[in-house]
Amino acid sequence: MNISPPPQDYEAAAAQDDRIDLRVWLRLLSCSNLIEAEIRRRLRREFGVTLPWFDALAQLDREPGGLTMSDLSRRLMVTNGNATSLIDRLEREGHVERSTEPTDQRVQRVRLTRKGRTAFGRMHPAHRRWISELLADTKQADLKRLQALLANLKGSIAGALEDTALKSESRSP
Amino acid sequence: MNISPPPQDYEAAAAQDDRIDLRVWLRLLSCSNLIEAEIRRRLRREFGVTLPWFDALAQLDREPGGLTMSDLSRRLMVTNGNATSLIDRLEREGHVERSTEPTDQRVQRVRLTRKGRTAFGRMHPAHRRWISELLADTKQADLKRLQALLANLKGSIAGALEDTALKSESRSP
DNA sequence: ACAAACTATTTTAGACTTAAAACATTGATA
DNA sequence: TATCAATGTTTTAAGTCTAAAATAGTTTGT
Repeated sequence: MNISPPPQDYEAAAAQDDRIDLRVWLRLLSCSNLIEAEIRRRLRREFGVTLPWFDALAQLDREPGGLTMSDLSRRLMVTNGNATSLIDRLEREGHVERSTEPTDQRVQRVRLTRKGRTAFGRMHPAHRRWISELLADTKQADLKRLQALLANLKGSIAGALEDTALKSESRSP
Repeated sequence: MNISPPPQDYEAAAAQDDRIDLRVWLRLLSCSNLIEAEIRRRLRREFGVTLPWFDALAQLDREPGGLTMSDLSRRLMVTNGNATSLIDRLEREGHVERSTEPTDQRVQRVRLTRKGRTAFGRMHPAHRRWISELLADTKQADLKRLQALLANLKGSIAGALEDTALKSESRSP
């Protein structure tokens, strides 16, 4: 029947022969995938929406003034083109509306409609509850440590990415 | 020109009002997405392959005897249908080959061809190097802590998933 | 003022992905 | 042994995603 993605490993075989950084990366990926798949499943089952829809609604919900397409795609960490088609669908469903910025005709401002805000309002508490459930077996102290470590990790990665970006930029000055 | 996904946040605005479990989840997701996007970019640029191709080759490379389609999709954490189309493409390129298991005609065993093994052999060291680069700014001690904490986290999540699976199963005994 | 460079968004082509249904084979059981 | 549930894989439909090219509006240097 093949309803859902297999709840399995991915890193197992890497175990012994690999370096610690690789192992950290694979575990990170596993955790992330496990949670994401379950949230996706529940959003569909309980609310009939996809994960990208929920993500977009969530970003827009906390910006009552709306967001430009570029801002939105940056926050969702997807390409502009992807954001365009996603917002197209959400607009068709009446969850969001687009308006051209008067000061700069290039930019499109996207806002939640009343319908979109209401829909998200129903999903939001459930989503929080699900995350809490999934992380419930992890000790508070461990969560605190993870919170701090992941913040640093994120900063380090961002730094490394900037470095490589600068390096490849300086090839043609 | 819009070459790559925007290297940005996703969690920023969640900051203060949310619970620690939500914040851990969002940071986890950010880290995972940042690394994944960069690896995807480099695989395309340096080797002209997609990330799913690399992942599939990697899983097959460490199983000289091959894997069944189900095993493969479990390891890649994707649906069976997804694995089918992925392997179709890899087979068309000559990187893998399928063979029907004699003992059970339903199962398809997938193996790397020589070409596939060679291709992966070129990518593997580069991939390791990239991961090391991206995590280079994080202290070894922190990586060790993350390794342990993420192992626990993964176990906890898996446990929580099993619980909900069992619960929904027991509705119809 | 005008061309060139730049920015914001959309379009396009193709690959990836999920969920559900369909198909095929196996194994158990009446 | 004929049926039927279970298992492994593929197919299908719709949506998601990326990278690159195209479009359209804005700014800058002269």
